[in-house]
Amino acid sequence: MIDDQELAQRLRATGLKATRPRLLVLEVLQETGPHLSTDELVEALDARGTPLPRGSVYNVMGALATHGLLMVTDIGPGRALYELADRWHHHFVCRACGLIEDVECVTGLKPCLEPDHVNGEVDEAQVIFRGICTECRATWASRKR
Amino acid sequence: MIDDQELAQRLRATGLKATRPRLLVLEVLQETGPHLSTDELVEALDARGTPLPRGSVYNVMGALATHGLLMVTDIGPGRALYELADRWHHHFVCRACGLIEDVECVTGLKPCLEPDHVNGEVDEAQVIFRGICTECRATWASRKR
DNA sequence: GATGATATATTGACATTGTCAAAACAACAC
DNA sequence: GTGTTGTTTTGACAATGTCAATATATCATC
Repeated sequence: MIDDQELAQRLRATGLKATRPRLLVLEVLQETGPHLSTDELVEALDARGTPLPRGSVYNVMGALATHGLLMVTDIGPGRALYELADRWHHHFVCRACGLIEDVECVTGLKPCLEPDHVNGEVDEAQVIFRGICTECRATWASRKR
Repeated sequence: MIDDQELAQRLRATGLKATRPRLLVLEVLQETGPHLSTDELVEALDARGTPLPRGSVYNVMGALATHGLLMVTDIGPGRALYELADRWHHHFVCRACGLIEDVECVTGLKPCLEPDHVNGEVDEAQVIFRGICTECRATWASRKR
């Protein structure tokens, strides 16, 4: 758990001012865990007694993400999910229930994969593993009997 | 270019009825190319003289995607993009201009990658390569001089 | 070719998610 | 403290997607 002072320093290190809304968002992400949508974060802030307006949270998330403090959880189209950018990793998504699970990156480096021929310079390769989680598979199996 | 008869057969092969809206959507995807959003498809249908209501197109895209005739272009959060599910491949996305480029899959198989430990069964690994395309890099470079 | 069961399309209202401009405010350097 | 500048707030709005109820078309069967 990183304290506010440390969080503030990280913000300043990227050229961002250490404002109250930004610290609050970072705190909640630490407390609540990964893969939060912006509106889930708004609710978490409410429940916590430190509410912020929706627009501000969108604003903050955008700033933190473009400055590398947050990473966007790539799981396909739909709303954006965020998590603290601690270590580089990928995601497993269950097609049935939507479960999201972190998958360690073998190399831990960015980019961990290099494509053959691309019309540009790649700095990141994000992998989405899709399938059926163990729980859903069990449910399916029992249903078929 | 696949003709209607063949498209109709492909639809029936997956258990779907070969309806006019579905054939129209598949035709447009062939004519217009990959990575179309639902609303872009609606516009394309209008421009083509074969309009369909927006709701129907959402409906059709969903059905075609869940039955494997379309694949969703994974490029992160936001609106869903679709393309014909011909060959399995990945995508390169330019951070600056949003360009999307197909990247051939080395194996061509699903799944082409296997994660170490996952709480489920993986049937697909989709990779998103992010970076800066050659055009944007050139613009940047010239701007800095 | 007609008919009927069933899947599908259509319609319109609505929910969700994200964006933006302008005014109010707070962080930080001095 | 004070001022500059980046940031937050506010509220209106745009874009994208969903849903239930009704109308319609498809296709198997006769």
